Amino acid sequence: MDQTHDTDLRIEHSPTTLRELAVERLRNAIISARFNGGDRLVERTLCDQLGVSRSVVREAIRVLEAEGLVETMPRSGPVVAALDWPRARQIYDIRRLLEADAAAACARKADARVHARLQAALAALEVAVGEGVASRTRDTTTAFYEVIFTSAGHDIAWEIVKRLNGRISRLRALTLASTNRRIAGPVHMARICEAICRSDPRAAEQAVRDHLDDAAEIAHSLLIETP
Amino acid sequence: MDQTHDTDLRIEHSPTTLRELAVERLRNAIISARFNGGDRLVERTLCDQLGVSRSVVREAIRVLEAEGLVETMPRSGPVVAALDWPRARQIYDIRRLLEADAAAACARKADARVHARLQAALAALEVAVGEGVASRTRDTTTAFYEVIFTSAGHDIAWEIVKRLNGRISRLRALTLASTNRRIAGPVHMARICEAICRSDPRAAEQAVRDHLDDAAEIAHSLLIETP
DNA sequence: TTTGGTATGTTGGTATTCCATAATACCGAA
DNA sequence: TTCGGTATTATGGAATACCAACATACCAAA
Repeated sequence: MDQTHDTDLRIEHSPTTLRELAVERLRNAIISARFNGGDRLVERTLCDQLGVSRSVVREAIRVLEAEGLVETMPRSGPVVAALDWPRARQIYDIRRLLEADAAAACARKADARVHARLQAALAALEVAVGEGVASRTRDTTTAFYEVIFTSAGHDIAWEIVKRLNGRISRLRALTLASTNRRIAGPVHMARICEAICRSDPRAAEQAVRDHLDDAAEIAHSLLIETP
Repeated sequence: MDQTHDTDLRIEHSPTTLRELAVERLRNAIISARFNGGDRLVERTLCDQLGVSRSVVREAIRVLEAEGLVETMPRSGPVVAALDWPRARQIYDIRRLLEADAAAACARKADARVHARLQAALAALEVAVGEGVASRTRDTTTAFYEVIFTSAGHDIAWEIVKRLNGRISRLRALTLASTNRRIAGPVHMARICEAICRSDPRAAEQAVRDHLDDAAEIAHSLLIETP
């Protein structure tokens, strides 16, 4: 409410180019496991399903390709990227580095306003977990982390983490659904939130690491039997 | 030469689609500062310059957009992304995390073969620096890091770092050209290489951090006067 | 100088067409 | 029956032409 004076009355330019919509739809379809790893993405079929032209579909596929959700083999067209444990493991390792760093930075520089936002995000998350709707849980979890990253000034790291999350989101859907996770998840988040509000970077870092170790272990047990 | 048996006899599918060529050309044009930050990228003009159709150009732009090299405002078209110090700083911070981790992992698990490859890469880098050709220096530096990341099994982190490097490559061109850098760079690399060959993860980590602190400082001095 | 309107350029998006190739089906001869 | 070759189809890669919406610059009038 301070330096946003000019943007306040700015007309909300519908950020919805058709292509972005298509990207979003496709991304959700992959994340929600409606498409499975290895599935082919036939352009002309997607045109019908999405009701858009082929150029839009193709550009959307390029975007998803760059996000790592889709892989295109030279002559055989795009397929949904498969996820094995070695890759998932790497993703969790990278998240651990970036998120721990962001949480520490956040704990160091957050003020009361940030604390409030964080607690609000945590409350929303707990409600969503209570409801038991996977997509809501995912979104509120994302929102919680978004507060941490952006308030720490780690915009670019947040972009990266968002992208990585897309790639392991099918796992997340499963891990978030697992019963012990539904309890452990919010507890970990609460620890993170509390450490940040206490301005204790080391504790925040450690809480993030514990949380991710936990998530990675569940993912591991899920992936090790179904390669 | 161990688990690559099946890929060895695989036919090398020429990966040269027109679009990939276009992406490469445009990326190089941006990296080599032939296009400057804020420059508009008019589709039809690029069609003429590249000698390809609009669909190719547009898909190429989507890829570069996802790489963070260009930004597209809804109705006003793509522009070359500008780089300011806050962003560059974030990029260096992330690289510090990922590269230090990779170097440590590499030092932990590298065998004699990796050591040899690393030393070869270092030698090539020293030659390139001696020649003083910016692009050669860039490529050999990249090759050096590639050995570290891939031998550590950090493929995904390497993808991320490559992308980040694209975004700060214009700076790199300048930092690599600066005279004290031409001496300090290889010295740092040699320290990294030596620590890895000594299987000393902590030292490798520290050498990487020193190297990046140095690079970041040069970038800082370059960016602080020309926002 | 400000206001209002106009002209032009550019993007977002669509439709249509052609070509090259991979995969598949098919078919005849040994 | 099996092998080797051929026809067909499905699909991606690419080019082109077209339109509507919007942005920008410019120009004219008050």
